[in-house]
Amino acid sequence: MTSKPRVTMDDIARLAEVSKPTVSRALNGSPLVHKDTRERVLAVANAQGYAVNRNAQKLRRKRTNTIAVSLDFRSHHRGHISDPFMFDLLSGVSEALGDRNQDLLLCAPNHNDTDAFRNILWSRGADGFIILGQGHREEMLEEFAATGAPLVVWGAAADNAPYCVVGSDNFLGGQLAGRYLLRKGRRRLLYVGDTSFRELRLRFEGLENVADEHPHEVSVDRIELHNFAYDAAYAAARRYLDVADERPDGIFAYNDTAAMAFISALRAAGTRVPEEVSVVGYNDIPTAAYFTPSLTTIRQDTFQAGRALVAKLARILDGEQPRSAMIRTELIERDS
Amino acid sequence: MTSKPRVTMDDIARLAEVSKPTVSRALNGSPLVHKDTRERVLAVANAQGYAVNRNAQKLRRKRTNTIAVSLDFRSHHRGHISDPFMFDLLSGVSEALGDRNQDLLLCAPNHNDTDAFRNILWSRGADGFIILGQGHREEMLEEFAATGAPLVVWGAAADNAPYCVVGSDNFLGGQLAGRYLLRKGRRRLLYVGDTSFRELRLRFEGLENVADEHPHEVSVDRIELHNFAYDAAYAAARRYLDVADERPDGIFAYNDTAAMAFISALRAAGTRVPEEVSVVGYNDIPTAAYFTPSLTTIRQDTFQAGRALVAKLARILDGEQPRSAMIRTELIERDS
DNA sequence: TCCCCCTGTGCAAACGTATGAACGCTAGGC
DNA sequence: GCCTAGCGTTCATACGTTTGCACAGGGGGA
Repeated sequence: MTSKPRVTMDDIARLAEVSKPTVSRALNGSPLVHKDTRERVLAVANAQGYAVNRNAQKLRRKRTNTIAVSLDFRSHHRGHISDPFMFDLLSGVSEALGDRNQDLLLCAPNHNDTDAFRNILWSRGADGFIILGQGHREEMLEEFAATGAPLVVWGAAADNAPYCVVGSDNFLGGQLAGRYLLRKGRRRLLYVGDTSFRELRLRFEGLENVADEHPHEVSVDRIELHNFAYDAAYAAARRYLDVADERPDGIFAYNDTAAMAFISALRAAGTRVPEEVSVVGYNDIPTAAYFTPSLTTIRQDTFQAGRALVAKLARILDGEQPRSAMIRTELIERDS
Repeated sequence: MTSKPRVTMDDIARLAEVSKPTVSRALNGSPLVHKDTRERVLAVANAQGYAVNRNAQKLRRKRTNTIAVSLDFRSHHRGHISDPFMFDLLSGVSEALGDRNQDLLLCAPNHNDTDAFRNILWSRGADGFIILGQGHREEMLEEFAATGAPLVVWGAAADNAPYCVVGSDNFLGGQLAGRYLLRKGRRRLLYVGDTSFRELRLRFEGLENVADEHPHEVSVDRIELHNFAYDAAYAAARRYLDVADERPDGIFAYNDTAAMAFISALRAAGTRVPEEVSVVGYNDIPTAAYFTPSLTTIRQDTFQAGRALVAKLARILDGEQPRSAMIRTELIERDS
């Protein structure tokens, strides 16, 4: 199907009896064109249903007004994201970009090498990158950032991270969880999560930090979990509970999904929650409040996160070097 | 920050000692260029890290190789999607587009009028549209389709829908749920959902259809629910249970989130599930299997759905008029 | 009167690619 | 030796904008 020729700037110019550049300036609100002229041009453009050709525009301007957002679907099984948090984040970013009239190019890179990313930039597919989730791509991201690519990452900032990071205060999150558990009288703590991600390791370290304040009373164990899916967390929980010689009485999970899975496993093993064990999750996903028991968790402000990511990237594109930032992080105390 | 000039086709041509058109054809795999020439060109291009300027390409071919995907974040509160299903769907579409080397432009239209959509097409931002969720935009979509816009919609097909629809067999889904409830000995059925969406109304009609086979034994009531959020469903459930003179013993909810909310409300009201009431959800979201009790639900194959949407749209762009299609729909029987 | 400045407009080139048409060359048939 | 055909390449142009520069006209100061 060959598409019909659309109305172009030439047509508008002819109908408004001005030249092409004047049309361009009028549409872009240049102060150079006379008020009357501008109005005439706009009237004609509206009447003709004119829409500027973005590709010609991007070609000429060398700017795309488009931000590429990378979401690693692959780290989740069979393309299913089991943790809704990432999508909340995407939603926030989408909204923030919309407010700035920026387009959102959604990328789910097949190969986790720099090439795919670099290509998008070099081929002028987008002006910059928002990377949702560092995953295990830290070294790749550093390499990418080293090429001078404008990018912002959702995750946890390394001390010397060569790129701008926005994330929740994971260490504080861990502390909040730890203090809550201690307040509930819990002494044998367990962290459930993947400490190979910096972002998640910090949550563990926050928990550990609180426990260290009571060196002889409080112990901290941990389970490594390398899969975000509910199933995996449930299976790991069953395995752990079967083997553990001394069961934990306070659990801090790196996300709500894992927390809920653990609670289910505990109950299946005959343990009462929250009577015998307290559990804290992370993210405050929508279902957390309605799980039985309702889930105590650490909330990150997704909306603010999206705005922050977009704002930082905008500043980078303006040539600044904004500092990494932390998002408000708070404990939501519920029944678990 | 003015961006540095990148290596262009001219450079490659000069270095490979051929003309620009030959470079173009070599890169695009045209059979016109000699094997040796092609190899030389490719070698040079690789060595220089050349990446074609997509905007020039799109301008010249009048094709963008980009599909716009519309996701209505607005119909959910504060930008939070509470039902993970839509995002699973997005993930499926993303993957399918990736396989075809198509770019994905994510749109969250502010105004639900045709203009925003039309503008994307006319300004050559994308070749076609995938609309995830009809919502209440049916008349708008019809209007949009009437302009000849290439679009595919996830939802439910109207008899005379002027556009191609891919969706689950909602009527069958309702029937499956109904038969399950009857098999469990339930007789006072309740549908929980928003029947103002065609897609969701069909689920109700499927349930009703099964009930009608036993006119004097089985009753069907329904609650209108106009909000996808868990909170809203929970509140509606409490309200209903307070007022109802005769409580239902079989519930079919239009999505898993609402089903879980209803179960929570039932329990809070002292009703045992599944002993006294059976509940069926829809979508089989990841947490459904691990809810307590694990949720009986209707599963739609998200992966297949994504592929189908993309494939249909591709055919439309080739000038064909593919028929609407139904996705495999099955009952997943669990404890609830 | 001349000169300069200011406002608003037009001219022409550039952005980087794709493609129809023309062309040069070699091989083969008569 | 001429014509035709086919292969591989180049020429020239088009895609639809934006923008540096030149320029027309009018007003004001010297």
